[in-house]
Amino acid sequence: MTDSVKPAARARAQDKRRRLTREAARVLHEKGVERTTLADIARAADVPVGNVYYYFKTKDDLILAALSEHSAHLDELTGRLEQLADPRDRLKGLIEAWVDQREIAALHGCPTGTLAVELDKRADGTLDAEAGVVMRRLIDWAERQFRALGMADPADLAVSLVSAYQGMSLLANALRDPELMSRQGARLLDWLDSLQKPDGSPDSDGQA
Amino acid sequence: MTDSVKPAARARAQDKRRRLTREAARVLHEKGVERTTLADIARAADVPVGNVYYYFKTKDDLILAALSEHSAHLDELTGRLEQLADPRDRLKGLIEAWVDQREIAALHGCPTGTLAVELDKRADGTLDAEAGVVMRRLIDWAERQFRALGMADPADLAVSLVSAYQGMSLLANALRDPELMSRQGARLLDWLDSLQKPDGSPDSDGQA
Amino acid sequence: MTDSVKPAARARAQDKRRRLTREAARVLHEKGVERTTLADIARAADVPVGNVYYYFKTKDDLILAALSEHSAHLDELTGRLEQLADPRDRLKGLIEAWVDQREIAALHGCPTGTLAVELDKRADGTLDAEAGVVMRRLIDWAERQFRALGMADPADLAVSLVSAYQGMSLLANALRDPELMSRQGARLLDWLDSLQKPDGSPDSDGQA
Amino acid sequence: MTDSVKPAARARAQDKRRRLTREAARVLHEKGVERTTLADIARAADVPVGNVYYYFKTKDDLILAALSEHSAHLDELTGRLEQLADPRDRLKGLIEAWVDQREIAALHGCPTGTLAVELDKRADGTLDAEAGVVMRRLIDWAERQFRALGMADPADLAVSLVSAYQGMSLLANALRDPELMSRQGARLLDWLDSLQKPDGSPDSDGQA
DNA sequence: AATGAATGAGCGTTCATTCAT
DNA sequence: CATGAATGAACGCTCATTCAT
Repeated sequence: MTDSVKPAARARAQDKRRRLTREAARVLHEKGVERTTLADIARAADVPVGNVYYYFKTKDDLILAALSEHSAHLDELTGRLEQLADPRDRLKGLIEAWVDQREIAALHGCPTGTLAVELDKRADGTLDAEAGVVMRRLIDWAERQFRALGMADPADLAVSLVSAYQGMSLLANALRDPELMSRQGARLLDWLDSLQKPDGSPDSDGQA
Repeated sequence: MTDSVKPAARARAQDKRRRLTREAARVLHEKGVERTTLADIARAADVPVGNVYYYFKTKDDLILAALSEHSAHLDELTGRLEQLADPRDRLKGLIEAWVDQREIAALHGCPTGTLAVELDKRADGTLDAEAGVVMRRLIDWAERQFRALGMADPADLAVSLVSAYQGMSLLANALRDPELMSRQGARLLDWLDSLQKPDGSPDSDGQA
Repeated sequence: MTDSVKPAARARAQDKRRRLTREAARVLHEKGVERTTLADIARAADVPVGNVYYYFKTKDDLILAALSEHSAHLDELTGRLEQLADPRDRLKGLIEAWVDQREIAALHGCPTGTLAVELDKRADGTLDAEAGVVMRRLIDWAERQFRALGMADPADLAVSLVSAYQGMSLLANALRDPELMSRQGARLLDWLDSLQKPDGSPDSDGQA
Repeated sequence: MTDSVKPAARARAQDKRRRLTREAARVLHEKGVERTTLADIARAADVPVGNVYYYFKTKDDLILAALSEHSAHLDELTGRLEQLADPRDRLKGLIEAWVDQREIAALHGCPTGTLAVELDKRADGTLDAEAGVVMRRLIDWAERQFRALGMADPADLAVSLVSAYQGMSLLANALRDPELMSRQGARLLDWLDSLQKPDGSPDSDGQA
């Protein structure tokens, strides 16, 4: 009786919150921020509309939750890639992960990228820049890999890489062509292989 | 009574249509498709709301008009670039034009690219793919330049180029950093210069 | 064709606006601000809900319109009373007008007074003090009459008079007893008669 | 097992009920009936929302509790005043108590008066007249004092007095001017002093 | 007795589109 | 051709109340 909150109820609640977050991420990606209604998300998560507000005070809160869901996916991916010793292999693994998602990308674009586009159209200063934060984290991770490889201008290289990803996702989506990502992914891998350190010193992993 | 429409009235009507198209292109770019109301466009064009429907039957028609406005801008640009003899110079001119637009891009992204993202989120098969058509035309133009240069895989090169543009526009927008476009533009120019024909035969302009 | 706006349409529109204002004043008085829905007012005015917003941008705008309706009624009353030569007669006329409204007052209280009570409960600084403005105008009018009568402390006397009215309206309403107003009104008339100028000089109308 | 309820639990329960009643009275006075949510009261009383329903079956029950809280305050005040020998002093004490509350009155009006206004707006026959009952009791008490003073029309005098209080509270609130109550309170005291018994017989306290 | 969670009806507001003139 | 006015479906959000434990 030390804990007055019933564990079962709490577990159920956490489950609902999880479901809402996950479905929000999915539906917002598919239908976009503006065309997704709270009822859409509630239905997808099998939660009554009125109850959504117990977990998320506003629609914006749900959007933020969806964004952090994507952010968490990214963390998981980079975390897995860091098990690879060679930073170049990590970057290649990143590109391969992108290409693996080509069907989804052709259907709905990059979740974070399209979210960024939609949120930026808001005149109010609410979530305008939130998606940018997630993108920044990916760029920073890539920069650390390029730096570990001893490349010149690692920051610009990182931007080039992520920029290429956003561009090819957008085009694959606009042209409804998943294989566009396969072809561009292959070119990106070639590009990675072609990159040389400024001097001839051997690569070293700077703990990235 | 053969010609019941007075020329002056027709001229005025054409003027209104022009203004509506131009303002639709501008406002839709700035505020996005879903957050722009017909009243917004009507107000910007100084046309009474009720009157908009005389020129455009639906909001979608206005979106199409905005899209063709962007398409026309693109035609104008490529037309001007084609006055240059060297296809490589044309492509460089394209990149420079992109970089020149960096402030706008950082504020609102690429007009066609962000439109493509928003329109794709529609489940109905109405305008989902329309923005892709405009993009396709740009890619095709670039492909003709690469082909004229005798490059291998001109189609993929063209996609790479446009993809790089869409990516850097999106990132400049998401990160609110116009100079990101300057830096990436410079890298693109270097990349263009580094491209070699497969053999040593001289460039030739394939009527682009 | 000089006037592109159809007069008939404008007349109809003005009519609707008038109806909405009048019904808003009535329904808000009867049901109170918080319990009155826009649908209530729309129904009373026989206007479709969606159309209300063509005339009033928010519910608060309708409340303001109702308030100015009450204010206009007050102006009309005081205007009529000013046709009387003796300021004391004017004040007596005011009291008689109050008593005449006793049935309404017993049912719903003073329109402005109850509005003031409800609006004050708002924490936001929107319409909190708007009803006070109308009340101030009545007090000021009464003060001018007392001053014209050469009374000492005309400002306090005016507050006493209006205060008595608000108090008896509230009690008649709370106790559901219209005759309470008759009895208190009679006492107020006696009180008016008992008031003496500080000196013995004759009354003079200072154009109130 | 005759007494299954532990005394400690009962004490705790009574405490919660007390806190809920007190906070209901306070918050309802400040924010009004319609703008106060159960969650507001629960939070103020530091009681979980769900638990409120154990003590009060409905929101209306809480409103009734708040009303009886105000009624109890009134009893306490009149009880204290009855320790004074002279009924006129008791009435003067009442007025002074009102003036002492001028800051609160200017902020939120008279608790019972504003409650009466709000409850009357209800069309359903639930609590419409409940606040009137509390007011009636105050009027009756005042009437007993006037009668004890041997005044003519003690009932009307009592209504006049309470009416003056309600009126000045409402005006002080609407005009956000606490000092209005000081000035009107002084006038009320003068008025009380000016009142004469119909004949010259001495005052007598009729057990009030 | 206690409480976090659930529920659904209802509200103010927006907006693309249509209509009457 | 032009336009003020009309319309209604839908959305985000609130809240008193109930429920399961």
